[in-house]
Amino acid sequence: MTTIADVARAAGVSTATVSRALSNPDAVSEPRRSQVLQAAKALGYAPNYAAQSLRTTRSQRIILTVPDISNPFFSAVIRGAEEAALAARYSLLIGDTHHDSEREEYYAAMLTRREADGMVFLGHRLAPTMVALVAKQGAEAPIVNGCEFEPGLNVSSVHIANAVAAAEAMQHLYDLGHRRIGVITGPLLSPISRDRLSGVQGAAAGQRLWDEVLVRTGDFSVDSGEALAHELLAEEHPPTALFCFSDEMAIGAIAALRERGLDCPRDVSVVGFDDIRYARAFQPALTTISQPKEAIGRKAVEMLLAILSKKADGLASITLPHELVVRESTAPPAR
Amino acid sequence: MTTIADVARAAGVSTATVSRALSNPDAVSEPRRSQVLQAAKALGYAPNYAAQSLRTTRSQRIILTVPDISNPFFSAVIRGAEEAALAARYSLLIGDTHHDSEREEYYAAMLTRREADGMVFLGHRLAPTMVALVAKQGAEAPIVNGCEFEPGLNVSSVHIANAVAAAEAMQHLYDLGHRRIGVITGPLLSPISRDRLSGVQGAAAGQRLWDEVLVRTGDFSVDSGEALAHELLAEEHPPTALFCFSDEMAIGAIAALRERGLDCPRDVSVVGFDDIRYARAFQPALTTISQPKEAIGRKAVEMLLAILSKKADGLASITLPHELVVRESTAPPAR
DNA sequence: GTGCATAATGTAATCCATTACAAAATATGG
DNA sequence: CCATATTTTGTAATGGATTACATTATGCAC
Repeated sequence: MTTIADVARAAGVSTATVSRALSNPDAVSEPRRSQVLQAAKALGYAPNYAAQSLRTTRSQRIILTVPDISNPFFSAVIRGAEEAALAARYSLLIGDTHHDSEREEYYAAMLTRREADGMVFLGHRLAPTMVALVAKQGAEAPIVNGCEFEPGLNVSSVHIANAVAAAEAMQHLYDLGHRRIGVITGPLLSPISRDRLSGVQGAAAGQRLWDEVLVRTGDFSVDSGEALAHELLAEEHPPTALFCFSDEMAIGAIAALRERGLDCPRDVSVVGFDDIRYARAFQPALTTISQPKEAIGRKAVEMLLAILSKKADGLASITLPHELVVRESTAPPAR
Repeated sequence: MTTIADVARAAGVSTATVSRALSNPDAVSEPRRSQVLQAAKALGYAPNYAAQSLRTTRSQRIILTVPDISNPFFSAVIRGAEEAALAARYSLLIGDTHHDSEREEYYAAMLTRREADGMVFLGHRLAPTMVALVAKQGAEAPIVNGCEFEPGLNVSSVHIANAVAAAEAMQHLYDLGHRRIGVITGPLLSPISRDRLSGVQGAAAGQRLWDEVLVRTGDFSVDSGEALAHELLAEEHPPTALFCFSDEMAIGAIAALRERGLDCPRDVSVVGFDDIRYARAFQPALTTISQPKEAIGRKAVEMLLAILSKKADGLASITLPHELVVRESTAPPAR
């Protein structure tokens, strides 16, 4: 491996000059600079990352954990995050936690070892190591929460107004004439589901129809959407519309309808959440709440970078705009 | 930050003993070891990654580049890769290249800076830096190609038998009674598409029906599938079946059918490729070639680890099994 | 108890780039 | 041309762990 010393020797200057020519060109006179650059190129020199990182105590790396990387919702967020990281010359370490707290802790420990300068997590809880960090450093802790917002965690976050969005979805169904609505939530541990459920309650109560709402708790997966839709449709008075807290569950729910010989939207309307890549192409195209996925990722990283460069003041909780996208999976109730 | 010296002081031993107690426990007597471990825990010590990496010249990191992280096909491969990496105490740096060669080079340069020990790339070409590495180190170059297989690159690879798989898909359509078949490929720059096209040609020629095959070149995206399906269906003698080289294009093609008032599979059958997560739930459920996505990721990383530990001998090109999954999107031709 | 093999521990060099501080070179003003 | 300010360059300490080699302790045989 060629080192900075080799370059210095070849260019006939000191290692300090080489270092400066490379990372702080203004501090070096023109003739030297080109001497050095030429020698560096000739030798194929590239700075050793570990040495650089050791000396500067910065890793130029951000760790991003997601509960499930193969969910296109999360991968869109990742895209935005990578964008923002790259623009600031950081690179992104991605950790798939599989919703598993041990893995969450595993990735969090990377902060302690200084493998990364900060962390963006898409989830609803902090691993022990992160709790300790937050306790010690408060708002300076280099941790940002994406998608969810749990005030008790004491970290900055970026998300949409989940309650409002959910209320809008319900209102859309009420406007179409639906009265009895089945709601399939995500795990109620996560604020994302609780907030959306609050929105559902608000909208339903506003219509004096809360007792016509049937709630089931799913886990965001296609399978749970399918199973719980079956349950709801088997009720004595089945709902004429379903609101699912993820597009994946909506897809599962529509599959359940099909299995029961029902048509969406003719017999039952379905609203999803997230507006994943396939929502548009799905048959029927999904009516859903569109989240600004890339923007969430981008913003989360930008907030983290602000914390890292001491430009952030205090905790911030940013709400990005969502949008109800009406497509084919909703229609007025039959008859 | 607590360092190894702090722990040494607290435990009343030398730094060497601390290091050994932590990373090579057998080299230290029992009493010392627990002394050290206790001190380390009490001080909340965690080894500094950069220092460790600098000294050992190993980063314990693998970089994996994908052309599009939000494609669930690739994210499934990523999952498998992360699995295998984690099991070997490596972590995965993921780079989304957006099919862009500058980004490919950007990530490849990380190898030069020793930010990663090796690289798995899901793509069909090598960035200049990687070409240089392969030229210098030959089969020892820590680079593995996943999904594709381009012998000219001189790197090991893991993939399925693309030509065979494509031929099977065609044969399935012939067996159903189709004669005139539209094929929507991916970019022909990539061997993955060329191999599949060869398989198509083989199967068609075997039936003496090659002149009934209509080929269009897409780019694996939903949109290109949709646009090219429209083109094919507007032909004077439109095909009765379409074979798309990705599920995304198949989804696009089915959307095109719908737009033209045609039903899949009643009017036109469609076969996809990859068996992504949504292929099953899609309406109609896609007939497709299932690739062992996680296994490809896992195997690619394992091969890379073998190269890194000098256990690999020469280049290897591993073929994993695929499977034609027949679902609802294919049926005998109308009439 | 002595002598030798083996195990346990310590000392200090090392990995490579950055940067505080010192020294040298150049510019500026009179 | 001298004195001082400014720019450029160099020397050497530094970051934190690992490990070759040297040293000390322990075990075992006689």
